[in-house]
Amino acid sequence: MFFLTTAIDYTNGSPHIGHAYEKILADVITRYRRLAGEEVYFLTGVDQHGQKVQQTAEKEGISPAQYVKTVTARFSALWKKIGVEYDGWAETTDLRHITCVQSILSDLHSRDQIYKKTYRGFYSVRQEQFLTDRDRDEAGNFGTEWGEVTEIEEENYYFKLSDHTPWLREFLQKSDDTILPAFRKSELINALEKNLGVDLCISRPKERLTWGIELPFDTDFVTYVWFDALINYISFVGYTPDPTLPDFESIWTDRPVHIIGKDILVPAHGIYWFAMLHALGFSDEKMPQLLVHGWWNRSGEKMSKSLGNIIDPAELADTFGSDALRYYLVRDIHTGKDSNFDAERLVMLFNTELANELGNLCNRALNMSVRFTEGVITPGGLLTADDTALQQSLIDNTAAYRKAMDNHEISMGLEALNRHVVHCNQYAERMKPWELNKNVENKNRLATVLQHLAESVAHCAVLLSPILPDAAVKLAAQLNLAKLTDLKLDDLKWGLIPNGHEIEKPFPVFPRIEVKVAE
RNA sequence: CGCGGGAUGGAGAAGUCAGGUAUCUCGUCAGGCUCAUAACCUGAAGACCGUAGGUUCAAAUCCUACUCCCGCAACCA
Repeated sequence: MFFLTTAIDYTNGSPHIGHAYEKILADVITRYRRLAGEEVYFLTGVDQHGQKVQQTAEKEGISPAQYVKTVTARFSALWKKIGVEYDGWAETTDLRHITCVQSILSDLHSRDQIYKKTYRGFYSVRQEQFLTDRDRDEAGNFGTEWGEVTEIEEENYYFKLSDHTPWLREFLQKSDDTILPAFRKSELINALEKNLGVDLCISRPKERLTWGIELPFDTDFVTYVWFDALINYISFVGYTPDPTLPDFESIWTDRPVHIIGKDILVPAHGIYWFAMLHALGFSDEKMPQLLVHGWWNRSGEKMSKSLGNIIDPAELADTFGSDALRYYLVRDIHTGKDSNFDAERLVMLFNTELANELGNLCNRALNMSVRFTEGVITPGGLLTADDTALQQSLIDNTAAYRKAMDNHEISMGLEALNRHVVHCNQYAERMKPWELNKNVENKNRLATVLQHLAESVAHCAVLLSPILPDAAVKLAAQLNLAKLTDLKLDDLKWGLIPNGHEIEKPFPVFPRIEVKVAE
């Protein structure tokens, strides 16, 4: 089983383009692996607990539960709108999750992996948080934004992270495929070196935070962030067995892939989560791989609420369509790196690669078949060098596509697909089927050329299906081959269209976007 | 000496780990085609690959130094 997860989104605001990117990436990878014949389980969801949610809910005068429900609905509505289809949905207020978290906490507590300790530090009453040296200004004082700052003592529970960091360091150093892309690994190892002897605070006293999961062994505390959110990756696939959840052993068969943003690699996933799994007894062979993606920036700057340059993905989907948005978000970024969000490029890429190249290829090819051969596809006569070159291009580019997609490099997979489309357009230009049609003697040759184009469209529809499933269905419908979308990658051999098959009159699958981009 | 990422034709990127004629998309210019979504195809101009050194027969790629940009508190993928 290929088990894929995303980070769970914090329900303290509306979804933005980064949330959408991560989920689309996961959705595309899920669909691709299924196309490759693998069994896949895709889990995503929302992180609903914590101080920020509690504060925002109070500000709005509603209960945290009510607030979280509203925000969660916005997320799930967006996933529906942009075609993100998951098998499991994680909400951290779910009773099944709470049960699992508490059972893990009890277990670790009973094995002395969790202990109580007094912490002394500077506390901001206004912000309701402890301050660190990082919060000091240049003069070494805490600024007025913190309000009254007092030094207080507080008891809390700690996880013995330090028991596991030596193992983790060794594990990461010898593993080349745990952190993807590889260039993120050094950052993680550096951070680890600095934290070798440090343990992790995992609780908050209830006077400060009530919106969380109660510690089973001390009801004056709730658990804070890590032992809540991260555990979703196992709680929602039945780590604590539950009839309404999948069987854990059949989901977590080897190494799952967690798709996360670069901000939560260090320390959350790269250190805490691995250490937690190790404490729970997961072997090296069962440790997750982290696929770390970059950011969508705005003119080279980070997108943030404070800069006011947030982009609403739902709005984009309404304006340009879900296809254009999905295509752009996996096409114009290299997995792991940052990219600049640019609505003009979104329109440009849709119009050139989908409308002009692939869409138009489909349209011109099928239209000629309808007009010149009554829509009937037949292999025609002997193959020429041009025909075999086209078939070879399909083989080569399908291989390149698979290689790129296996490495989660969606943009390069699409490049390979486009290379074949361009090859087909060049082929059409050289073969000139519209000329061949002028003389009946060329009937066989004409049939061969049109068959090569139609066959190519069929292959392209399948290859495109992980990225744009709806469009793939439309392409298959035009070919009058609905079962095309049930094929697996290994079925992609020359001859998908049976001899004598009749196709439909085409219509543009990707109508050009003529919207003027505001700004 | 904090950590990491980046600097490649007008714009955006790939290529850098495993050195060997500089790649792709958009844009610009000139031509062609007419089956097609004013789509498609061909050709051209345009980059001494951030700077300065070094290694090498050969450097965007390896080494050294430097300059500039972006992240690393919060919102947050």
